[in-house]
Amino acid sequence: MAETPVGFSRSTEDYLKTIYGLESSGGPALTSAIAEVLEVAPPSVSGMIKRLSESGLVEHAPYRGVQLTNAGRRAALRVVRRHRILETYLTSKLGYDWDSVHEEAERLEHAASDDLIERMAMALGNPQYDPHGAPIPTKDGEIEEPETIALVDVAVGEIAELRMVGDRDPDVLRYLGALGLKPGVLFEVVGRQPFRGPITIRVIRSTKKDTDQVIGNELAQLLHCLVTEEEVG
Amino acid sequence: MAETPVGFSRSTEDYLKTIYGLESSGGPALTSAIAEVLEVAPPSVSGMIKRLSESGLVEHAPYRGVQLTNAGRRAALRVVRRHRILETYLTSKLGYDWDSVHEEAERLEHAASDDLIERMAMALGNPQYDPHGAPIPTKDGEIEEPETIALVDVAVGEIAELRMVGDRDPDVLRYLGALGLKPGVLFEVVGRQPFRGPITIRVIRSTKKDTDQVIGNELAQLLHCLVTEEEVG
DNA sequence: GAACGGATTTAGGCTGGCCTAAATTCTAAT
DNA sequence: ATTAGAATTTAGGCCAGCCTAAATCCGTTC
Ligand SMILES: [Mn+2]
Ligand SMILES: [Mn+2]
Ligand SMILES: [Mn+2]
Ligand SMILES: [Mn+2]
Repeated sequence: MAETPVGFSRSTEDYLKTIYGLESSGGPALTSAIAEVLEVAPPSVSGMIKRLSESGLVEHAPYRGVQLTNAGRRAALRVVRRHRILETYLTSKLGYDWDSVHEEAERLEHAASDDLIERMAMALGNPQYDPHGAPIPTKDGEIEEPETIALVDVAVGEIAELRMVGDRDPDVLRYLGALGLKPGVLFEVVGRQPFRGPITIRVIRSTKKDTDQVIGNELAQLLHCLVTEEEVG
Repeated sequence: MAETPVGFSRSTEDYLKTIYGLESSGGPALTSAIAEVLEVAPPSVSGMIKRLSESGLVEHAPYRGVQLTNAGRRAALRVVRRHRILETYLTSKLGYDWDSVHEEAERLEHAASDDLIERMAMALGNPQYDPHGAPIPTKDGEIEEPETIALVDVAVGEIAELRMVGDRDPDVLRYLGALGLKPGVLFEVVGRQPFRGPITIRVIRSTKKDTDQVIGNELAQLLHCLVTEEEVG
């Protein structure tokens, strides 16, 4: 049988990926933040941090978080590439909905060989973005830094393109899907209620062209957009 | 993150699959046989057997081996189905050679959900055999018992069809592939040397039609054939 | 029926990865 | 400067799965 593992352990890979995600939203990754994402107790994180830093994958400043080393970042990006290629493949080739691929990819990312991932990427024509609009790192660890802002920060009157949404919550994704709000949709922000109220957008390019959508503040924080022009106003 | 496992642990599933395989070549599965297949030490097998029988997956007669319970057999067949569907999918849809799919499937079989497996099966048109000719169990655990015999046991003058070859050894598979010896090939046994000597076959239907192949005794034990007719002689 | 050899199990130990409870450290407010 | 509260780490424990060394059992042979 001889089940040769394909990289680090499932657990190690998920820690590295999580730390990468937290770092890319600025600053070092804190123990409690890692614990929350991975749904484990903080002391479990402290323990893993010790092992990771002994393996040279992170640097640990006690009481102030961890940072990936180059080796750690490389390993993390390999997992991210696997995850995103898998999500794209499952969606494009096996009819998965965009709200159900994440869970499957979360497991397969630790079992699929590089060879399999590259075959899938090839079969897909080397896609640059996953079904949620997230950039796919290249084989040698290059990743596009998206210059998007949250819908909540787009001013009224501006025209923007929806570029990326978080892939974690299937319910959110199903809801957005029903509204036709997927990456690529172009819209104008036509209204915003005060006191963190909802935002109204008018869809310009999409399957649901020319409809207005009212989007709650919390949801609007999850929609990452690229502002393309400013309306004359 | 919340990596929900899809079945039993990787280790448990490989034990169940191994026990299933040993049982189907007759009698109870012995500790040492399991240890050899899984490449672990015998005491590790004793330990796992204890856990498996506490979980009701096997019955253990101390010093004389284990047998799968119904629950154990069901679980084993689910893993076998996953494995064989995966091998078929990788071969048919992603251009894998038949000698490299086994290792990949050995890992993916523990990470792929039932949903994914059924989608792959669907995309393949619900195949009945994997690339090595092994029967694929149905979703509800039915499996065809192949009535094949080893080439080594086919008499000179008989016509037989190659039906199934072991999937474990990539080198053997590469060699057979180069000879054009894949499931479906029809041939006549035209000679056999004494003292466990090689067997000569004449290929009747295949890409390498009308060639003679000399096959060593050991290899001939791995080729499972269906005798179709007897030559007039 | 005793003894030998091989198979198996038991005993004891290790690592990874998780947990809770307790101790420590850092920060920020007084 | 103290100190309360939150975050973090340390201490100590548990389970799955592996290992080696030692004990035990079983079938066979004498
Ligand atoms: Mn995802
Ligand atoms: Mn994962
Ligand atoms: Mn196989
Ligand atoms: Mn396996």
